[in-house]
Amino acid sequence: MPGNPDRRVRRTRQAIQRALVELVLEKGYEAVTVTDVIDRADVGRSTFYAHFDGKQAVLFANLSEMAFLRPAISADGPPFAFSRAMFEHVLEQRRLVRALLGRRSGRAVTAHGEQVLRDLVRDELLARGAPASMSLELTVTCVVGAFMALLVRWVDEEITATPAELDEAFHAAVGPGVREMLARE
Amino acid sequence: MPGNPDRRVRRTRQAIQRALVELVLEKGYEAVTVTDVIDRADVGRSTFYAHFDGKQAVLFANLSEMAFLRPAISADGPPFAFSRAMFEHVLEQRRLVRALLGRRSGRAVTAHGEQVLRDLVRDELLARGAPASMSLELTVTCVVGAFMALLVRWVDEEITATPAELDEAFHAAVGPGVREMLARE
DNA sequence: TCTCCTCTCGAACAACCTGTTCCGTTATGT
DNA sequence: ACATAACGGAACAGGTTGTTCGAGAGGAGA
Repeated sequence: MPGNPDRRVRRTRQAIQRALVELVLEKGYEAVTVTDVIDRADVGRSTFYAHFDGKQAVLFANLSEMAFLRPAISADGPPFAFSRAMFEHVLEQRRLVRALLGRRSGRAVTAHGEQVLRDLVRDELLARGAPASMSLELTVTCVVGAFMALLVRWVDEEITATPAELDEAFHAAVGPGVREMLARE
Repeated sequence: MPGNPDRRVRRTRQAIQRALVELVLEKGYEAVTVTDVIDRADVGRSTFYAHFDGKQAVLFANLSEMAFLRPAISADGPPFAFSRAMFEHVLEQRRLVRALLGRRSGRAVTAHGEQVLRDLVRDELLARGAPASMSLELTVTCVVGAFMALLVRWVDEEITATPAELDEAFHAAVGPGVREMLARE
């Protein structure tokens, strides 16, 4: 009996989550309806709502299982080393990331992504000796804002660049400012 | 006969646009429906669709009449001088900006705002001697991303700060990087 | 003023979506 | 085998969008 819940529950939940990802890839998050999902998953409507509150709940259940957006932080080495790996990873998963973060996505999704990134960046700056303060939070917001803006425009193909170029631009833009801030301590 | 179109047309369009702003202030852009708007504007449904394609069209008609988000650029003086004035202005118009750009807003609205800002920032960097290139576009994206991230979190009250503090954080984060880029030429 | 033309109203409509309820049927775990 | 829990499926109320139609009101110009 692997996994506590009933096998039917596991199957149903998996079918629904799988269907959502497929549909998001095809139409973009915003355009997918609950009806689409239950048709694709071949699941009763009542069954769907017995497991999830709605589209967004399914998405979040999926996101928490996607580990590649939680890289480890490091206090030594160059700052924000996560970015290069993340751009590379996004290149592989381009279709999915585009569907989730791109123009046709919803606000909640990018907000979730920004939240995760902010925690990451804040932890790294703290580990490098920055004092916890409002000013730090503002800096974190700027760094994450710059990163996400690059990422979103990239997956939307508004800009064409390699992961290396993106990474370089990102570090060139916010790196000096962050280094100055850290040096002021 | 001021203004070419029929007086009825002027009245109708104005009533609709006014109603949208009111409702956006009350409920946030996303939550406002066309039905809400025509009820508030006291206008027939068919009349509404005779003038606008939908909610978003009304919004854009409004946005193009809001001039305060088009400050002049300057090639001398400190870079990105627009930011301070803009933070100040947003403070006055906080409710409206929040409704338009905040958590409960739609993607299209912020995308529109980012577009305007990108043109502004790009022009300023070009005026300061940066060569037009893909690398410039990446930098512009970072700068605007950082600015918008601050703005959005601020109007959403996720961060508390004065316009001066926001402005300082913004310049501290992206200023050094931009100066280095300009110096490299 | 008077006429013509445009705009507006209001209701009704089809089509779609969400979330809930009900109950008979089926699959599981023990 | 059997009690329990999950599933299916249809139907439902309530809400949304965008379109259509004809009748009536309003403006602009002569």
